Amino acid sequence: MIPRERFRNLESQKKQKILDVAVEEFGAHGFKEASINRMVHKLGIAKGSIFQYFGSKEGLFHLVFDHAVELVRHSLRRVKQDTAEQDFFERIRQSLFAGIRFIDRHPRVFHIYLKMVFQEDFPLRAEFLNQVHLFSAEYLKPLVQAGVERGELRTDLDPDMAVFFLDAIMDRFLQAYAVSFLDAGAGLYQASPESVSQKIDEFVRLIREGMGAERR
Amino acid sequence: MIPRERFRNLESQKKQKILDVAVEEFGAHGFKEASINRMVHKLGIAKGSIFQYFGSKEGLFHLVFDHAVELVRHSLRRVKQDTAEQDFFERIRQSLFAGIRFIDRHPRVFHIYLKMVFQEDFPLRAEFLNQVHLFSAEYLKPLVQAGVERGELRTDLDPDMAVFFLDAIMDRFLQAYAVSFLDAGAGLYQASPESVSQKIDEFVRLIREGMGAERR
Amino acid sequence: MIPRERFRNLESQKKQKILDVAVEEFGAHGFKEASINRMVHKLGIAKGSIFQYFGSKEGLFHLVFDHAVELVRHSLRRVKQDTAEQDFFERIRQSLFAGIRFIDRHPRVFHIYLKMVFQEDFPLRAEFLNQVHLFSAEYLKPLVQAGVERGELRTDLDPDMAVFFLDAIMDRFLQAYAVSFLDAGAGLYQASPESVSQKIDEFVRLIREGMGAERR
Amino acid sequence: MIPRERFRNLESQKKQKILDVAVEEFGAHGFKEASINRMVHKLGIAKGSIFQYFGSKEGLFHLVFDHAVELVRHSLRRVKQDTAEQDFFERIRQSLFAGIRFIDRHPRVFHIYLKMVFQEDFPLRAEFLNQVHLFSAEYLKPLVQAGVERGELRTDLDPDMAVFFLDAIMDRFLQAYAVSFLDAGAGLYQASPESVSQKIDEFVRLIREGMGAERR
DNA sequence: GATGAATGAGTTTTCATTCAT
DNA sequence: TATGAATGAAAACTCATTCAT
Repeated sequence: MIPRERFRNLESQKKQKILDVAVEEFGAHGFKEASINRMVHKLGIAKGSIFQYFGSKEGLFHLVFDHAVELVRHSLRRVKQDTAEQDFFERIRQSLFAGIRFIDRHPRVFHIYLKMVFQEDFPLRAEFLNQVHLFSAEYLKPLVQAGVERGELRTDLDPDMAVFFLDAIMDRFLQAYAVSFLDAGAGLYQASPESVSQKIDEFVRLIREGMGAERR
Repeated sequence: MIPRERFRNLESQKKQKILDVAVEEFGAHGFKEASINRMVHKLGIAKGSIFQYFGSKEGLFHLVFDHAVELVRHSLRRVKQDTAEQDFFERIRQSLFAGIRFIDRHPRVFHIYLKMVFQEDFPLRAEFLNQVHLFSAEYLKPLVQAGVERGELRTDLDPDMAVFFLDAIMDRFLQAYAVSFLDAGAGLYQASPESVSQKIDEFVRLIREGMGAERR
Repeated sequence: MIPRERFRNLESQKKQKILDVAVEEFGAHGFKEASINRMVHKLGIAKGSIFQYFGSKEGLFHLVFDHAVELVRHSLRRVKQDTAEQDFFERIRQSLFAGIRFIDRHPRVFHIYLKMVFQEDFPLRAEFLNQVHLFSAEYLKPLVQAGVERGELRTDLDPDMAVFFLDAIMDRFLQAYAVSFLDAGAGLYQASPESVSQKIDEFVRLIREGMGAERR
Repeated sequence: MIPRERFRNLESQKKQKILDVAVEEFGAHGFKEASINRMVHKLGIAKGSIFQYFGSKEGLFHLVFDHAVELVRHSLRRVKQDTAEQDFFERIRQSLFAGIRFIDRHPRVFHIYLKMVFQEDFPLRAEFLNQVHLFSAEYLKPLVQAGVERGELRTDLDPDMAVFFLDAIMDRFLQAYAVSFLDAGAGLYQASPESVSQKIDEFVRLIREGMGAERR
């Protein structure tokens, strides 16, 4: 029983619907609390079918996981291409905007990301953390290196430290946005969508002042 | 009938063990997935006893929650007193150290904090988010204001923005530390305990350069 | 999701057995004390199945309730048709016989009726009492009115009082029969099945002497 | 451990309170649903004490049962004495009034009576039904016999049948009153307290016309 | 391929009863 | 004598998984 073999042969529309419902469910409830009962009820298909397609609940989560990774990879590739010619700070700015757009378009996917970071009992969590780790190495490090080479960043900057710092505050910025977005009205950290653009600019300014090469 | 009345009368050692096991369980699994079965098995007591002490699963969680709030409050009060005479950047540095110490001493408590931020179905979550929100207002804002008044911070700094920024990167720094600490060996973000002191110094330097008043 | 949808698709024999066991259990123990554990044990099926079929304990009781209401309705319709041409006292006599036959055929169903009248915590109890109330209005009142019109009953009789009186003693007669029948051997009120026919005749004679139009 | 030995030694006030709370609880919930937890909470005493006094839940119920039997016995003895000189129909009338007064004064006790008749799993139920049975023999039969001897009742009346009939409608009358009284507002059978006196008179009239010796 | 009936271990919670203090 | 901590069986209900049709 090769996993997902049966699923692959389904018609496209049905596959999409199953994926949507699964993302919604895992995003809303995490892995263990996600209910296959609810999903098949929403989908209007038999519970047995899910097990025909994916073998297990974990098999279904694999689908969601791969989909999410693909979305992130695509988004990063895109922003990397689009900003290839721009300076370091603009690239950071664009990366943050891309993150915001990603959350707006795929809030449930980002929600799964948050759940996976802080919950131990997710399947694939180890692999997932690895992938996230590579983000720093594969995405941010070249940015920093290019920034140093082009003279946009201070030369005495430890690149690894800078990567860690950038990763931390960028991730945290998106977390704050997502939480305030998902908990509509909670107003956590006042990160309301309206002021996002302004906040990003301020963020980038602080980064520039902290890391930038030119004197104030 | 009064919640925890029965619990209060237990002998100290037993109370401590119950608290420990509960912190461990809620920290590892969140609220809904935490299993009272597992807890009483670990404790070697009867299932009914938990309900004698706390009335419900939620009642047990209240104990954990109050304990955590008390720990945090105590830690903050302490660091505030100890650094009253020092300059802004040193106070930030000491705050980060206090956070690191807190995680080292109460890693499971910090874990519950992370879970509560990113999991919707916790009891007391609204109250909890409120408390966290007050951290910015009550703890960081006076720090920033004093920094501006003493001429340690740039005068053109928007205090609320600075508070948000500080809160974000400090919180994120601690998150990164906690995750790498709890997922021992995962080495996420290379935030290994050894290099923590060095990382904190670098962090503070960046903050100083971004926000500080004096010219480089 | 639709209640009882799953149940409806079962094979007839199984459905009947479940209904029988449920009537037995609710009749013997009332609603709250009825045990699904006992039922599934008697039935030799898994506990989960009951919840697949009915969603909840209350859902299972709905089945029993609807079944009982249907039986009563059927029985009343039948006796009304069969006695349309007869005089008032014969109609009362036939109604009592129909009641006795009902108890003989469905003693457990009648037992549930008794429980619902005297136990407050039944689901559907309000609706049920309404249905019972309608019995007086819809069944007995036309009988009395026809009796008065045909000159079989005293003209100075308050119809509502007469209905109340008839309802009370007929109901009580059946209660006494049912209790002595169910508590086989208890001999309560000496209402042994053998002498029932004689008792009914005596009952009707008393009613005739109390309410009848003709002089003794 | 002689049952109730310990209870007997308590101070009178405490004993009364325990009895009151127990009557209330068993009357409201029946035997199995009655909760010793709730009772001790209301009483403000330790749960263990109940078991010291009565040995078991059933032992506690014995107290309630004996109390109820005593109340009924007292009430009947009273009305028997008070009406010794009056005619049959007045004695029946007074008996019904006594029943109504009993329900008004001890609604919970009457409630336990109703529960015991229609619920199989009461302790002492067999003995209880026996006691109820004796009510017909010991209370009503002498009344009927005296009525026949005094020429107030028809001479062709079978005394046992008359006793059964009287017992049935008197009991049913009180049931209807109790149910409408307990289900305040349900209006079952329109037996509202206001019209009780009028209803009793009508009842007695019907009995007189059915059983009485004199011609209309 | 799809279905959905069946399963049984899991969940939280209640409660009468016991017994050491 | 009174206490109340401890117990464990029982309750209703959920759900991933299996499998015959």
